[in-house]
Amino acid sequence: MNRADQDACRAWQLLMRFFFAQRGHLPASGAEFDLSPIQCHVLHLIEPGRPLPMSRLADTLSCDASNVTGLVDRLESRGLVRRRPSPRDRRVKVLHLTPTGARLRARLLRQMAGRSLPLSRLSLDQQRTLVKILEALVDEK
Amino acid sequence: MNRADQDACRAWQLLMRFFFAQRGHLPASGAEFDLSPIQCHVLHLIEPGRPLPMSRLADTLSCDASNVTGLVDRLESRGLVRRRPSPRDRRVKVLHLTPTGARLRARLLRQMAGRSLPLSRLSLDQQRTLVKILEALVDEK
DNA sequence: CGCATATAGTTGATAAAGTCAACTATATAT
DNA sequence: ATATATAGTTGACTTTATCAACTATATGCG
Repeated sequence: MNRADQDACRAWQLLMRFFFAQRGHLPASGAEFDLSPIQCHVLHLIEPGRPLPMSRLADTLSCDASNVTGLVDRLESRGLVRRRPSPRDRRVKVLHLTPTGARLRARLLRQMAGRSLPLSRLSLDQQRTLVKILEALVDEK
Repeated sequence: MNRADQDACRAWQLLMRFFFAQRGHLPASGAEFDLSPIQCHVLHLIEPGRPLPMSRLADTLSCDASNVTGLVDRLESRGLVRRRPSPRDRRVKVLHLTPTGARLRARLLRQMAGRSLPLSRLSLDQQRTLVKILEALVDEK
């Protein structure tokens, strides 16, 4: 394995580690609202005023559409999200936040940005660099 | 929310996005061996010749010990990992890779470093910077 | 037009991942 | 010696995830 491969490998392991480490901090934030890590993420992905088709969500989560049905079922039954048929294409249903959902999302974002997050260990410069690199990574072509 | 918080927030969202996007690429690597993303990660965490106590694993994964029991059960039943009682403390069981497990782990690492990984989109410099930043993040005190 | 094919989402079956409470066995501390 | 803490398992249960089959709507083409 050459040097570049080693870096890629290491980066991947660190990302996984970070992801799982982060879950340890959720009790202090997400679990306060009784949200699982994935539910937090879904809520994060639905921006207020920017309804999201379910198929897009399945795409972003890299999972089966039927899984999204279940995720949305639970969020909807808790009054955080609503399905609405798209006027353009009657097959698709778009998700939008309820007022409660939007409020909860805002609180969640505030908490995640707060000191409980190890991201705060980084300097401002590092945070900005990280954002730039990640943007390159997740850039959907 | 101030500027620093926004960066932290954005970084967090991007990390989550990246994590899920990455799972979309696993069929090309992990699933070939019929391993779930978490199983891949566990295998990644057990380095050959460096047995890992189960409690350490639960710690790293930020999950309940009983969950680790199940994870290890499945890996052990596939002959990739074995439990061995620690001679020092008879309560703890340490995990070590079987030869098969070690071989599979090596193949896995090779694949993950390969071109299927969007990490290869980054320049060498960016990859190294990413690694440094992530190391600061997951640095366990 | 009408037919074929593709896409969006749901349902049902099933497995894996995850939590919690209760339990066993071993360590440690006073 | 007794109390307390830690490591791991078990059982009950929920959530996450996949797959196959199905419904409904779009789209492409002769």
